Amino acid sequence: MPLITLPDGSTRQFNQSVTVADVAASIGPGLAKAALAGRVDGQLVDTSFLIDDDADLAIVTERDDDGIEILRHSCAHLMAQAVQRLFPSAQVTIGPVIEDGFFYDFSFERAFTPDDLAAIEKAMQKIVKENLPVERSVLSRDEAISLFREMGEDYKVEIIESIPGDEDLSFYRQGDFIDLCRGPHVPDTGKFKAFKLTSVAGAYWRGDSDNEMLQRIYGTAWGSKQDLKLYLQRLEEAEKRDHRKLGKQLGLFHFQEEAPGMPFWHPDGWTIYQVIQDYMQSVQAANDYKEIKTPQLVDYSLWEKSGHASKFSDEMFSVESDNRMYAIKPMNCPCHIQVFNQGLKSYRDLPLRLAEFGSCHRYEPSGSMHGLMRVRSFVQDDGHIFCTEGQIQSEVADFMQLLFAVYRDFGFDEVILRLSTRPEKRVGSDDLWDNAEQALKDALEATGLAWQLQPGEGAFYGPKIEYSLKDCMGRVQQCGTIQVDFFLPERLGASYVAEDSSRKTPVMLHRAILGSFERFIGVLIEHYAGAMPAWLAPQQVAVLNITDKQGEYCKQVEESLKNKGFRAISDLRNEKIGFKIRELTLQKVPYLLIVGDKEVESRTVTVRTREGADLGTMALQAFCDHLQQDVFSYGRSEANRATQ
RNA sequence: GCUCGCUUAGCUCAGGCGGUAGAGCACUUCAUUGGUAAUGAAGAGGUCCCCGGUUCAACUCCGGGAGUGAGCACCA
Repeated sequence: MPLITLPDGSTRQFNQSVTVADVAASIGPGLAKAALAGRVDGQLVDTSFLIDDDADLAIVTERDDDGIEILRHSCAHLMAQAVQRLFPSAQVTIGPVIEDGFFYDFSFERAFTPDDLAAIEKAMQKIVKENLPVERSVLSRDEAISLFREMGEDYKVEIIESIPGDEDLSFYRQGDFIDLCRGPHVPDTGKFKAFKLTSVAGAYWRGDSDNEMLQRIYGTAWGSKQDLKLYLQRLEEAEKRDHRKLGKQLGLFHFQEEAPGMPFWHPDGWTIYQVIQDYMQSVQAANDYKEIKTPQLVDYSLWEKSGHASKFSDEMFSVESDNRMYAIKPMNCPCHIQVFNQGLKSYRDLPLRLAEFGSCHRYEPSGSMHGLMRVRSFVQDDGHIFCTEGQIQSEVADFMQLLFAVYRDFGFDEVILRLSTRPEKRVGSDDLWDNAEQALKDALEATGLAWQLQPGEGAFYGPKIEYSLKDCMGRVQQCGTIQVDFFLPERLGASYVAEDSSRKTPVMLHRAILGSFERFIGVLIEHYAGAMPAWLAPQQVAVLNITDKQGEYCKQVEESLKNKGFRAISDLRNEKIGFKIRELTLQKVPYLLIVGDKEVESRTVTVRTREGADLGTMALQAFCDHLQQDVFSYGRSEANRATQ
């Protein structure tokens, strides 16, 4: 005699055990039709789930985030069924839900083509029309293994065999298709209203590049056609923000075949780059970092000593000259230790913070390169803090303060924080790791922000925190990092004289805020859709004349702006004012100063922003004050402007 | 590095049974001096990514390579 309590607090009494579907039907036919699953005492279940006792129940529909997830998961099954109908020899493997969609990996003798995708989508629609019931069943491991072995599904057999214990396993059948799955799933294949297969790609079995490559089909599914449309529009919008596209349109940089993965910076792109570097230089100086510069080419023997040669030689560029082998430096830390090692250091010198805008080259695998986000030549805002073990905590905490302040200036209020802890293969005692990991954890906790733990993902020489931002496609881009290193200083012979006059090895903290300038600028371009805030904009002001008559005055205004330290250009071309406004707006120049006879006569300028706002006619000085204020506010969001 | 796709004018892209190609914008010239997102006209512009092969003939077909895109793997 279960008493069912619904989310609104109302209750329903039943004389016998009921399914989720029964309860939904008792509430109304509309809900019965919309029900995708149920949440019984917080647990997601199929609509066929039988409730014996009193319980809290929520009917899950497509309006529910969980409902959408279930829909997507079931859509992966729908696709697998369609694939096997069209290509009976294709074997199924796994098909999980991902952000905004799902994928399924198949083993098949050839790759799927875009035409196949269209055919599969059609077959999926047919199965939707067939409105097949989706039925859950439970099999023992042995039964399951023999069933899938009979079906020739070798991968499924391998998956089932790898599930530990001898627990029973749940299966879902819809018509001629059955799949191992935890569920829950939609009650029938008639529930799909809006889905689309988006792409095919290879993917390694079990994510291991030593394994064979499977065929992965990506799809997306939504509760309504409207939602699907909105999603596809969102993708289109994101494409417009792509830094590679904007970089070309705005003339910031280019790539060419002769230098794969190595950007050529153009004047406007380089302006942004330099403004950022100037900013970082002053920020770091204010935080007691000492800037240094170390060589590009360093004899291979140093990389052998540091241990990089044995681990990363495939990814290092090298140069032979005078019968010596040099590596083009892939990182700066060994060189920074060389600087530390010059002269005897005392504990009084610690912490010693060395910083370098270090130009590095790495032979990244060809398939991993991606615009400015992953390149083969880049500059890091690199820094190494030499300190004692006891100083780790405060150094990390200070660093994070600095990092957040910098990110706020660049307009990023949301940062993804991840702590990577000790991997299996590592150096150093467990005590050492305990302390270092604790110091990083404490620093993270002190921020009051959410952070993720990545157990075992730390470097072999120490744990690390990574600070990531999202690009326009939602891809997470790691920018900043701080890593504890117990290994390299000792390996390269760094030491200091302690209070008891013994020689000790310093701990080294590798740290970067922006990470690589290249990637950071890529993220910035996408974040601002190319419309850089005034402090970063390559050109802050353009002065436009209406006719040739005002040319001279425009030049004076331009000069005057430049003398005040602003980046200004004038556009005196023999074109209509509308044309020039359009062009410079598309070039995303923040301020346009329009000058006609009126302005020359009254010695003023008329100000238009790139957003199209008319700020009116004013004296040049008044405009300079406005611009100065804009520049001083950096890219801070409104909330952060007042407080800084 | 792996799978699949793509590569045609400065840019964005069409195109063709195998007979060496086209648009829009940009560029140059001329006219126009016009007050807030495109003034008009004319002109110039191509190793159809590279190297081989098939063919009377290859930008087009075949093989190899490079770059690039999506994804996978990698990321000190």
